[in-house]
Amino acid sequence: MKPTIKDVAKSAGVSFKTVSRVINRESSVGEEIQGKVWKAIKELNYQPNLSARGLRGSSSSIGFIYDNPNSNYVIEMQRGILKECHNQGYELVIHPCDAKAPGLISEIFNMVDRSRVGGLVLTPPISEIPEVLDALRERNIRFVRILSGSQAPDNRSPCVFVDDRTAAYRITQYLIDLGHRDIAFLSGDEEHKSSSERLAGFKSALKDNQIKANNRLILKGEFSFESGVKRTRQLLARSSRPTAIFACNDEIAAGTLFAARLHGLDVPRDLSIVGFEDSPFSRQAWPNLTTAQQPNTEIACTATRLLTEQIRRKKGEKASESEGYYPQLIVRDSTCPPAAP
Amino acid sequence: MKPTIKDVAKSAGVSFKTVSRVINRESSVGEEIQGKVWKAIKELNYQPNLSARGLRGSSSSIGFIYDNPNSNYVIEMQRGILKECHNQGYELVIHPCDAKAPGLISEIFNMVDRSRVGGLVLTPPISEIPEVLDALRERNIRFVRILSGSQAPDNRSPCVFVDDRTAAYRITQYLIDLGHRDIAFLSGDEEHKSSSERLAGFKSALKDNQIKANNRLILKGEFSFESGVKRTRQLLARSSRPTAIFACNDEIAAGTLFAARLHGLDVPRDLSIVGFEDSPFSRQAWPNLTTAQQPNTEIACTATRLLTEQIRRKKGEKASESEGYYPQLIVRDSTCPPAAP
DNA sequence: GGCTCGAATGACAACGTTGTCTTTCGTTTA
DNA sequence: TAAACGAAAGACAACGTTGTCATTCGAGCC
Repeated sequence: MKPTIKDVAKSAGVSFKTVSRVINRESSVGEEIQGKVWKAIKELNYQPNLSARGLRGSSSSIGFIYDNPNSNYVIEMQRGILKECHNQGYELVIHPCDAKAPGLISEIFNMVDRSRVGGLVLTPPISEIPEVLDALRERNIRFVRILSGSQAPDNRSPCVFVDDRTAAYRITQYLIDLGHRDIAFLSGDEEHKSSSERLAGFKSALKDNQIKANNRLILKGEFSFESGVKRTRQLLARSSRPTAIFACNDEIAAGTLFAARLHGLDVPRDLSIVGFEDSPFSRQAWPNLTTAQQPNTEIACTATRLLTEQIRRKKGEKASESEGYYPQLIVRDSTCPPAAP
Repeated sequence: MKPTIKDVAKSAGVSFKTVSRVINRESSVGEEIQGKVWKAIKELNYQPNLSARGLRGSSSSIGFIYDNPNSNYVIEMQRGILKECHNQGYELVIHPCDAKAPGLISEIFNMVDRSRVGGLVLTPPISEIPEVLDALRERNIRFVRILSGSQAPDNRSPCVFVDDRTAAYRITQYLIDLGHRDIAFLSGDEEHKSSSERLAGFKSALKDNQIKANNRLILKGEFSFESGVKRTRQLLARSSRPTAIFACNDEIAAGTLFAARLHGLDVPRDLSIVGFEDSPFSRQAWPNLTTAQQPNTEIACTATRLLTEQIRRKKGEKASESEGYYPQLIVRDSTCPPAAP
């Protein structure tokens, strides 16, 4: 059978409590004994029983809650969380859910109770639902939010924010620099903050370049291929067409590209398209999509680190600071200067 | 604090062992008492402590090991496994890895030891590495394999097989029915069985239609976009071109589509393309890709059920039978009859 | 030299469950 | 009618760890 802490103790010639102390890096164990204990641990290939730990003491796992149709995003996040969990000695419990389900909060509570997680990593749109955050705070469940914004929305709990606004500003500036003036914006789901942040960056860039924002060129929609197709067809059916379209993410951009084809347009000659996300699609489409890239795996690592710091923090110690990330513009082949009128 | 089994016992007026029996559905508890216990459980919203369970008795979690760059595939699998885990009361431990890493086996052992999982769900290509399977059997670690094949490769352990061969046969037959005779085949990684199975189906269909297989039209490669681009460019640079290309999966097909564009070809008029997988790309590309679809989430559910049955099985009980799935042809817009010569 | 003190280590209970053994009690069997 | 039996329920140990308290021992102080 698997070696236990007592086997290690016997092998090292100390009491099993001392082994426990060594493993948990408590001070007040002599150097010499520490050496003997570590040696025995290595020899027996001992690994602490997580069930026993969890039974007696604090939780040793964290939860990852998400509701996102974008597989790539979820996998990248998951990889980052897992990596940091491994570093810090935590287990990961994943929980996909439906942000719009009426019982969401009790579902989350159930999951926390069942799996005894010590904290949660929340991604958009869950991380942006005030009711969820309030409920978690009320029940003293620790969490880190990953969300869209140019700064942390509050300092009640640490978060990782992604500055979509500045990235959208830069993308728009890039289009303007190419010579575009009639730029349409296809937004994503209204309740996603990334949608409004990207729109804000877009508008801000227009303003700074003295281009009057044209509300007819700003279309509401969802973060989906179908939405991209539908809105783009509406735009292209008009008598005066934009020369460029800023799609709020790559999936919408995929729809835009598709609709452009339906209308017989050549991208980018007749219409420039930009997306946001650097999804696999953007690298495999014809033409490759100009887009913005954010380091999702790294973001997830950071978020997990902030969470574990928070879990381990003793009363009185000061909280970790929120951290920010800035998506990078990736120029590919779906953009070029507008055709001469 | 959270209610324990003893709180439930007190509330129901029985011993805590009886509650344990009710929860674990052991026979030999009177109807009336069962009712009282369930009522108390509901009232207190009691949930068994998994750590305590894991400590005393059998493991209550399973592991999911994968090495697959295809996010969509992984997420669909994960969803299915998670769903069935939830049904059966198991926790899920996920473990991405590198199938070609030299220390793979000890990495898996470590993971099993650390997380005390009761069994593993293996997906290709891990499920097709004999050394891994042998090592697991030797250490008495239970597992289910999900793999490509027209039947279970052995009955030493249950598996879920996906009949890629028949699906590939049908796809090829469909192309032949459209009138194609010069069909190229772009294979995926050699060590993936799905690659050889699909090739076998392709060849078999050609043979049944008295079309001589042309080895120059069968190109080795990998399951990647880049591979698709490269091989297709090679094909299209030749003096006599195929009229259709069977890409071993959608990612290769994406590359094929891209390369066709580079050569100024119109798909499907100048070149028909089929993929395999029904990935999001195939639904978002222009034109939409004809492809084959397999119910990944359902497959994962079945695999997980087979695994939990195996874990719970007492000695002497007979093993669960392997189950098979058959991908469906999805006809979209990337295929049509070849142009008249 | 005896006393206190603190650091190092050990003994033991506790965590919440399940497995094993025991007890109880009503029913069947000789 | 008594013995045997089986079903239903309980008592208690055990799982492997950590927290709490106790013990040991040498150093420093009066």
